[in-house]
Amino acid sequence: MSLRYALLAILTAAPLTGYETAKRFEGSVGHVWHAPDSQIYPELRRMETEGLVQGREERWGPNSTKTRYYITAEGESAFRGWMSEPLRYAPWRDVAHMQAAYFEWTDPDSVRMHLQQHAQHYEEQIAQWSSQVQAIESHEHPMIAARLQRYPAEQHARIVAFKSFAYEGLIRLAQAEVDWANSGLALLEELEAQDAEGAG
Amino acid sequence: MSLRYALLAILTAAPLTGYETAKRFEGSVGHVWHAPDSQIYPELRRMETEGLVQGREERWGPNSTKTRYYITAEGESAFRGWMSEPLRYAPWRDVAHMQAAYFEWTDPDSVRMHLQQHAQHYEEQIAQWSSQVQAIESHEHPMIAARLQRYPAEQHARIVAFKSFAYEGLIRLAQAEVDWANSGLALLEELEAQDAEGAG
DNA sequence: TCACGCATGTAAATTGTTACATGATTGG
DNA sequence: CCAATCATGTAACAATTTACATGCGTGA
Repeated sequence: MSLRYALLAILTAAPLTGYETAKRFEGSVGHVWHAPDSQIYPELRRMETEGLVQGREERWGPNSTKTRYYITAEGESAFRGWMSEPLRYAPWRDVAHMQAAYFEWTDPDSVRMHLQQHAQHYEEQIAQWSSQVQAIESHEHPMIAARLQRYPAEQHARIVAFKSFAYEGLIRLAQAEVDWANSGLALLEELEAQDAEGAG
Repeated sequence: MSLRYALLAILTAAPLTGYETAKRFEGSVGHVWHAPDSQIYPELRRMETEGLVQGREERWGPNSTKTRYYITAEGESAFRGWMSEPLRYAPWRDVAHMQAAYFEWTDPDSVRMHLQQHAQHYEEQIAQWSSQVQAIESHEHPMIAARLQRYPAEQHARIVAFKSFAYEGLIRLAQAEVDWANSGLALLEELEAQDAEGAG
């Protein structure tokens, strides 16, 4: 169900074709929510039958058309409704931490590899999200630029502030993951030192 | 696929019936991984047909039996194989942060409510996970007690260390969520102060 | 004309959620 | 004997992933 609201969210900034939408889900919005095109096209059509968006045919070259989807008043109100409702927190599901709980089942080198990979993965995320924050705050971000054009100037500050805030939260999480992985590497060394002591 | 490895993981500590397994997924393991019984019973049977576990009928009262599942050598080796392989990191999907990015679509009171709820939710998680860490380190945790009995004393330190470590990672994440929510409440006050200034 | 990007899907499989359904055992 | 817990499922639906499939447009 959240895919639907993710779609409504980006369509509040600008009307998009299915293809453009899918691209957004690889790039900017894709940092917060991911969906493959095979899920996006049918969902947009379903949303059209429910009146949340309206698709308008556009010429594309001499022999083709493409469909651009516009959010409707009904769609905006559905989005607003979702925004004001409390979230239901889904039960936790975290493979990396589950796996870490059973690290005694693999050798120290493999544990090290896992933890290094974990740190690296989240460092990359931090880099990506940080560059998003920069692009948002400088208004260079294409979706932000499109959005600011659509909404009155007195709202610009909050629009930018909330988007930055969302990404900063993700950065905090990723940093916690990196710190955790590093503390795990330290723990590993400690355990190996103890083993050496016990053996020697 | 991870459900399967979660099941193998807890069966390395002790053989369990489907019911007991489901209970573990509500309680201790459920803090790291969740699954409803309707998913667990069929999965255990599927795993049996694949030779990863073996179900043995046990008397239960005068007229009934129950099935207790034992991990097989094949199951252990499958688990070990999974443990040594690098993780595939799933694309990010985070409703709370996605919603936060669009907070301008709802009123400040609703934003405050969301952020307070967020902080409260993760504070509860921290409390739960902290008590898990305590129970693990004191060996009072039933699964840990069962596990330590099954494995030689020289492994006890790492078994306990890794389980604590896993939970500590979750606590770090939850703390990052709480901090983020609180920084959001501060941001909200700032924005409201600015609005008041602009209006007055 | 050829490669790359734009555009739009279908199909199958897997995974997860929600609701319903049933009956035995055990302890008070 | 009654409630709580133990035990085991089915069915329907919803969401997601993966793989396959097709064809036009545009610029070099």
